[in-house]
Amino acid sequence: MYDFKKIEKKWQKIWEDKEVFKAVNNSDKPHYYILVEFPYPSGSGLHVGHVRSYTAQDAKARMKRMQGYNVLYPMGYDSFGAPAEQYAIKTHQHPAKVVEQNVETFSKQMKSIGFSFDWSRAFSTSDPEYYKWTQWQFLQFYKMGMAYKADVPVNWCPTCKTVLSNEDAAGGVCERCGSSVELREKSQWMLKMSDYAEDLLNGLEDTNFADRVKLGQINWIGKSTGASVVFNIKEVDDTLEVYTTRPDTIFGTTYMVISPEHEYLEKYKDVIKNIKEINKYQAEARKKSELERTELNKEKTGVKIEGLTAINPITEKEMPIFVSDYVLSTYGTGAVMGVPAHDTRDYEFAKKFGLDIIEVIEGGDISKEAYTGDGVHVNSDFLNGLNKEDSIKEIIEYMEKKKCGTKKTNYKMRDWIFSRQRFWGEPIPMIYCDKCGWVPMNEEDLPLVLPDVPNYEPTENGESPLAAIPEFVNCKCPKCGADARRETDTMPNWAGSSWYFLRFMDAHNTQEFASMDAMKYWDKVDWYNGGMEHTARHLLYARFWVQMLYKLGLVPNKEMIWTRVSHGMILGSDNQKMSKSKGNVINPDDIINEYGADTLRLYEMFMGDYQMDAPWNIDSLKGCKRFIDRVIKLFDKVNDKEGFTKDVVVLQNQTIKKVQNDLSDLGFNTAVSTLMILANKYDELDSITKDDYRLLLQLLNPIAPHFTEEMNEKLGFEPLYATAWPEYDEAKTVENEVTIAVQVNGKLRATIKVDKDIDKDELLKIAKNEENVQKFLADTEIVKEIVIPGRIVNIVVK
RNA sequence: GCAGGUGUGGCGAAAUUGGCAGACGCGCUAGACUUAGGAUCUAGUGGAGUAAUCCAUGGGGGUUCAAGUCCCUUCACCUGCACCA
Repeated sequence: MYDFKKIEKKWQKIWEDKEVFKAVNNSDKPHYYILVEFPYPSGSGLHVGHVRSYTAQDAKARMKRMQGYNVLYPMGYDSFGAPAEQYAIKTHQHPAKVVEQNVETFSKQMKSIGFSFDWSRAFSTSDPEYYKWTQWQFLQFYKMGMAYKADVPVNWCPTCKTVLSNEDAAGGVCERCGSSVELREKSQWMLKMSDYAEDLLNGLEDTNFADRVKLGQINWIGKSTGASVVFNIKEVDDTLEVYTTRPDTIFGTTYMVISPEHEYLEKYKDVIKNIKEINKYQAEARKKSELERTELNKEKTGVKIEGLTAINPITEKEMPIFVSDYVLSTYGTGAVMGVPAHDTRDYEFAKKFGLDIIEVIEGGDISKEAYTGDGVHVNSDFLNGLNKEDSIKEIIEYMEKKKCGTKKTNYKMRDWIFSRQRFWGEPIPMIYCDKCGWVPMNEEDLPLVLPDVPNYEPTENGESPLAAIPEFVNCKCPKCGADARRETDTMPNWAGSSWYFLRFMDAHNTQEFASMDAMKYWDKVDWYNGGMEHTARHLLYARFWVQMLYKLGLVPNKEMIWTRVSHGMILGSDNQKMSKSKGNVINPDDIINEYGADTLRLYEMFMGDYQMDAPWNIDSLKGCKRFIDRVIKLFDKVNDKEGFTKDVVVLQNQTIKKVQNDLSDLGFNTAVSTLMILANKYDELDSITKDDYRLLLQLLNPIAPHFTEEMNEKLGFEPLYATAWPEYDEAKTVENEVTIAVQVNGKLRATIKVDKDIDKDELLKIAKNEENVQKFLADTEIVKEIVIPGRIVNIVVK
């Protein structure tokens, strides 16, 4: 009788004691770096979703090791962030304490599943030894001019009392608490990510990311090309600059719009006759949250600016200027030219305000809607007769000659707002001195650690909790020695996770964040697995971070991640996302207790396509347990013959090939079913040899490592972890006798067994002789005969 | 609205990339063994039909000797982004 709890503990101890999974820097073996996204150590413990991706990559890591690779498969914790802070506030503990407890739980859970992580490299992003380097890197970015402070309208969550990045406030809703987000002006640390838009785009060529991942990055960066066009203003000696992707439609411009935040409203408040009305509109727009602005996008609002008139630089025509919140202050120049005939939003606005609509491209019906397609230009002077592409080229050339416009590229991606008014994050190592302004901390004073204080609740005015701690705030200016104040904002959660994969390459380095030698040895993350939800922003932040380090000469490659893959979610048995409120959460501990870690691992690999969502099914899990029990029972069939059983050699070679390919390429479910087929075959035999049995154990070991080691030991072999992965012989993956389908007019009429090397004519002859085929050939005329050796015979008749 | 994805038995899913649709597993049905079974074993299991055979991969059309797979069109659902000029 086998006791899985005892056996699993036994092997986990052996692996740990013998440091079987330790990665060695500078080994002679070929290196392979497999990375899984490290978890946020929440209070609810490990999720079955973690188990899915960690098991999958674990299987790959285990196979790669047996294939002779020096595999780096590390684990750590992304431990800064609001949930730990909030939980700590609620339970009156220090967040560090909370993190420590949760990390312990997570580690224990992961060890009980038998993941082959190199635990010696583990760390948490909230360890001072780690965040020292996050801070150090920030200082380098500051010194190279990539970090700056700016007053920006930021997304403000009234509930969390904190500023959110555009990403965290997607859709105008706070990602954490779901509150509606407001806009507020705040002085924030920013990273000049927009400087790297083009590099981040081009860098994708140096990666092997899946297409859907690349596309996510491309969309996020949001490159567009067009023109910047300058309009004169009639009443004042000034110009209004707009950005447009359709300069070819300039003859159809009938009005201009600027955003409520546009500087001209302040600058020309004395010229604007209806400034009161406009100020009122501005105030309303500010009050509207992002959410309302988007939700109410059907109805356009705005005010005509009395006293300012724009002049079309091409036609010299005068036209009104409006202020409207459908124009964003943060994109382009915060001003647009209104071409209602050929832009949907302009069309709506023009209809509402009764503005002229001039068609300049043929092809649509502008009495009904704006026509945004391509076509022949009309009413456009020298552009008449040209299509979109040609007229864009033509008009830009013309504008450049007339000096009223120029070719321009824009990106949706904005600079990264890097400040959080939170306690539980890396303190930003900057000091404000009344004389010297912002001064970076001396590097030798790092880490700047979080103070050990009992209170760190957010302040009412939105300042960081650190601002209320004088011991932290007050300091001396590193430059002049005068009394100075520390920055009290902390870094966002994304900071620590933007470079953790570099630290894993050299986790104990006290002199550098990671040595160049170590990073050169590992070269890149070969294989990075994570959630679909992180393929856009986390990946982009990490790539940006690395590219800055590269510019500083601190990493060997501009892209440090080669392949990125993502996994599907595990849903509850009700096909809904698992959540406490729905009561459909599965705790991996319960499964391990009742069925064992091997069963849990096997089931999660077998449950479906790894890249797709899959619902939890307890019966299916039991089926996997049954399979393991059956493999254990096969032990009783082992005879004392040498070598492999002749009847199963082909199947064995096929199985090795299939499992090997599947584990390399996310085909975990089919790897398992292939192994089930082999086990079923063994079951049919009266007896099997030790080698037969051992092969099955070896192939199954990466997915279910505990019991396979145990059974292998019972056979008297050396441990599987110390054994080379079996090799298959391509020539032996095909049976001598193959089954061929015979069709008449594409319909199956017979199957025949023939020698695999049979020649075409012979094959056709045998096919035609089949009784049932004869029946369908009778009284017909053969039109065509298709013979594909090894596959199919199809006879077409009339 | 835009982008991406998915749609195959009662369920999770396979399908060598254009070549026998439903591998493997769950569930179900019948039987065996058992004091008992929610344990185990054996057989069956897409639908219709006694059968030969016919029908079947969201719907419709097409290409091809051959389509789940390629093309066109349409519907449904999921995930991002969302007034980005």
